Amino acid sequence: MPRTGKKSVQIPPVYQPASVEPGITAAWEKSSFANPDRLPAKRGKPFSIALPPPNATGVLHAGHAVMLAIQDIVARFQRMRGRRVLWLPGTDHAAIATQAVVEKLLAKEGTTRQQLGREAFLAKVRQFVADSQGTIRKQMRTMGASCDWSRERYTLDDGLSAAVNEAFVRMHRDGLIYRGYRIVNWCPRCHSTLSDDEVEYKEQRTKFYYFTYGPVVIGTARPETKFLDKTIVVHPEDERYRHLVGKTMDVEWIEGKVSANVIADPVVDKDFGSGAMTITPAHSFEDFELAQKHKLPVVQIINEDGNFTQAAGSFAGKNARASRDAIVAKLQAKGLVSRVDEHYVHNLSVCYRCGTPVEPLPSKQWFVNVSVKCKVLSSKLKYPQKEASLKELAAWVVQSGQIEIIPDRFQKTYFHWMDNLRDWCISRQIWFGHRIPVYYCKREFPISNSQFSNKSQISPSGGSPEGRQNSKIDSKLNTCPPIVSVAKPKKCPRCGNTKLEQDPDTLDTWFSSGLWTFSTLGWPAKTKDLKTYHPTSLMETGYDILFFWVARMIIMSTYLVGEVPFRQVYLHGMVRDKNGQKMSKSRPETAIDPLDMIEKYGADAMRLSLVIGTTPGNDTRLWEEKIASYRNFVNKLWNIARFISLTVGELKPVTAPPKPKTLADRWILAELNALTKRATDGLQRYEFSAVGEAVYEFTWSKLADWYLEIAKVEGGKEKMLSYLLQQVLKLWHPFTPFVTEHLWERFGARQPLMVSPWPKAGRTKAVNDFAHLQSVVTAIRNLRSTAKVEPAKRVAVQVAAGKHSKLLKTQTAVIAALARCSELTVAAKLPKPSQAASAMVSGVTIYLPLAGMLDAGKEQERLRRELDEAERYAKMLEQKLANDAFTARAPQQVVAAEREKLAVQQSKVEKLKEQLAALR
RNA sequence: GGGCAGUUAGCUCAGUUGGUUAGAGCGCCUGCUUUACACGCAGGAUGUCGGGGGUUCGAAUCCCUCACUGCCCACCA
Repeated sequence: MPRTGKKSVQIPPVYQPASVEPGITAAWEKSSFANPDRLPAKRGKPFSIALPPPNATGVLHAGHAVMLAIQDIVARFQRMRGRRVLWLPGTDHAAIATQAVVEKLLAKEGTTRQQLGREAFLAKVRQFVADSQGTIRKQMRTMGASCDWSRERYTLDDGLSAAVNEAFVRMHRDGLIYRGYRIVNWCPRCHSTLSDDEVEYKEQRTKFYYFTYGPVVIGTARPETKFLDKTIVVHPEDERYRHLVGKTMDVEWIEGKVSANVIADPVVDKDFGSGAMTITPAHSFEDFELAQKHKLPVVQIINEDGNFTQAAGSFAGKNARASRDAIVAKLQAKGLVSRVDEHYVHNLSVCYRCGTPVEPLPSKQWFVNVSVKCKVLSSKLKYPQKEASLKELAAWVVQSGQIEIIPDRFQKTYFHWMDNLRDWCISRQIWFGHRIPVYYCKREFPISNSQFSNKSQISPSGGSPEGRQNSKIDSKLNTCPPIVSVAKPKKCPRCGNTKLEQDPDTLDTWFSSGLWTFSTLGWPAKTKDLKTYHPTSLMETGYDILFFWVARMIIMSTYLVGEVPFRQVYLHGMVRDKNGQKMSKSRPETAIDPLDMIEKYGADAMRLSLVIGTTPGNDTRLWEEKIASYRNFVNKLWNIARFISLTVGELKPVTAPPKPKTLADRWILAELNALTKRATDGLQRYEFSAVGEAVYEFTWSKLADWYLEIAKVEGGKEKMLSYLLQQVLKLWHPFTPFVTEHLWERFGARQPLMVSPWPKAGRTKAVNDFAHLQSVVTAIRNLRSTAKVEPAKRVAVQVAAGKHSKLLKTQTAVIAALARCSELTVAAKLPKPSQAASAMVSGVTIYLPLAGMLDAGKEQERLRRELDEAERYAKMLEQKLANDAFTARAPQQVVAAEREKLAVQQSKVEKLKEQLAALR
């Protein structure tokens, strides 16, 4: 194509993302189109996503990267489609995790939070968080995330804290939050309770002991909890023990004789072990329930430090787990060890944050009651009754299709979890977090009906008092009722006392995250944002926090706002290394640091590698070579633009598709239309991988490999090329925002690509002729390759065209150029087969007349292979068509297509036979 | 114990409601300065779609069954 007179454009031949991306980020920030209020078109339906807030102390890892990539694709796509997109970013204070990190830092400095004191410690955490938040913000921008920073929130900022208090007060008012003495999961290292979901199970091989306990044999993996066991439970229908039920007896035990009684309860499995067990009400969830049922005393023998209480007699003060062997030895000496199973495998429960074994112990804590009925706030939820429990309502909105979970198989796990949900322990004994908005008046009144221990409200981390002793005191005293209030009250409404102390505990971090979709929009105030953007359109997050977070948002939103928090949930999988291992800090050698990769290969390549080749809910593997291959693609796109720029000179936006002049033009426009439709439909259905692959295929294998090559031959395609580049940049923009935005600048458009309209698919007929052209070109190339023609030498090709001769005659120039033939003729008169290599494609026979250069033996071999293949295929088709059932039942088009194919193969077989004969 | 995935080319994975001779990327082999790109171009090789059974004219796709891998939930003393 002649380039004289055109303005030459300076574009480096290799795309260098690192030198381009920061400038683009800055330009986006400046234009602030990520803020829906600043969009050029004010109309358009809102579309909102609440960004799952990364931990304020975190650094960007591959999991964040995949989340940002997917959400940004959706946000950019919807924005280009004219929606008013709000993607609201923020960070999570991540109570336990953050406190643990800061405590570790303190340990390095040789101090502890207790030494610092609450306020000084919190100041330190705040400073640490402030530093980290800056890092996360910067890293998110590096990924290209087009979220609205003007609305950024933090779970611990004033507005959100007010929302948390409001939520607590309302739930307490409605009887959904209560304080109770229960067995809780206690982490002795974090010195706090954990919710059921914060406990993980680690398989562990351990010893399992069988002890003689009076008349029965009991089994346990934890002898240290058994000190005060004095109730034997058997099945009511168990003949072996029936005579013992109701009896009391003296039993020799760890610290001497204990008085044990025998009760019957159907929870006991007759066939398991000896069919009898003792119970430890204070340190097992099941035993506690049983104890409540039979009104048995609950005595704590392990305290919050994991040490024995006074109740453990001579072991008091010692670490419980560490004392196990000593206790067994003591029982051994008394001859009470009946058997030890050395290879027992059990699931050790550990803290999900620090891995420390969890101690179940009794404690007075705040809980969310998920089962009690409460008035349904809004008719919007279409709940068939006026009242519902939290879990019923949360299940309902998914059941009734008001929330769609993608992929839908996670619905099942959601329902299962929701159905089996127990009350949620929300108080934590850590300092960092939302302080529970409850105030205590310390004045005490003698009274006698207190049911539970009032232990350790004020200093739970101090030396643990003994529950029983405290509860004896409690039975004689009572305090004023706790005051639950959004703001700190001036005085006790009952006695007027002005000395009020706030509950020292903080709330589970998921309590505040559960409010995220609406607290960030201003709730409880009825703000414009809340009205416009809630319910949010999409929640995109990893399946690992379906329970932790997604379920809790549904609970909180349906109850507090009377709306679903989001219409759709898209769950992505975990990012693993090439070996399928979880990326972790303990294996830095295989972990991929997205920031390193962005620096090396660009954010666009990083994003593509996370999105293409993955499907929702399935884990995805990531390794450097994969990212590099997408870097190659981005560079290809860059060079397509470079070529077009050099060809066209000055790029201008093209509003309407140009009129096609040639076969190739018609073909590429038809392909573009099909692609546009595919991409638009696909992105609406969140088929990121399939869409990415389709656009990739079009860009590289169709546009670059065929159309641009033809453009070099045909010329005069300035409009076509500009148009194609423009549309391709638009289609790619959600996936690769940086390179596309950068290239878009060449068009001199008024608006950035980010807010330019998404392409519309026009209507065009499929262009079948082009496929024939392609196969002829490919066949010639193939012949040249297999006939071992020296490639530098241009050769003459004769195409003996049958029914496509007209088409081929008009395309000889194109075919000749693409196949690199100096001469190409369409003729009926053919050279002798012995002097030419030949091939048949789509009814066209191609001859490469190269008598002198052809390796006759090789050609014969090649023809024979081709003949074999054609015969095999023809035979298969014949059999298929001979089957009456097939011709009768299969759709007509399918049968016709098979017939056609058979005819083609048969003629191919004939011709190949002739050719082979001629060669001999 | 209950549930959910996965098993397709050497590797990582697609494969929409059953319908051309099962695809892509990477890797591999051969050849190439072809003035957009060697982060490239052209050509090539490689698969009993985990095993078995069934439904169907037709199965990677639907059903049953077995095996292995992974995850989630529960956890019995």
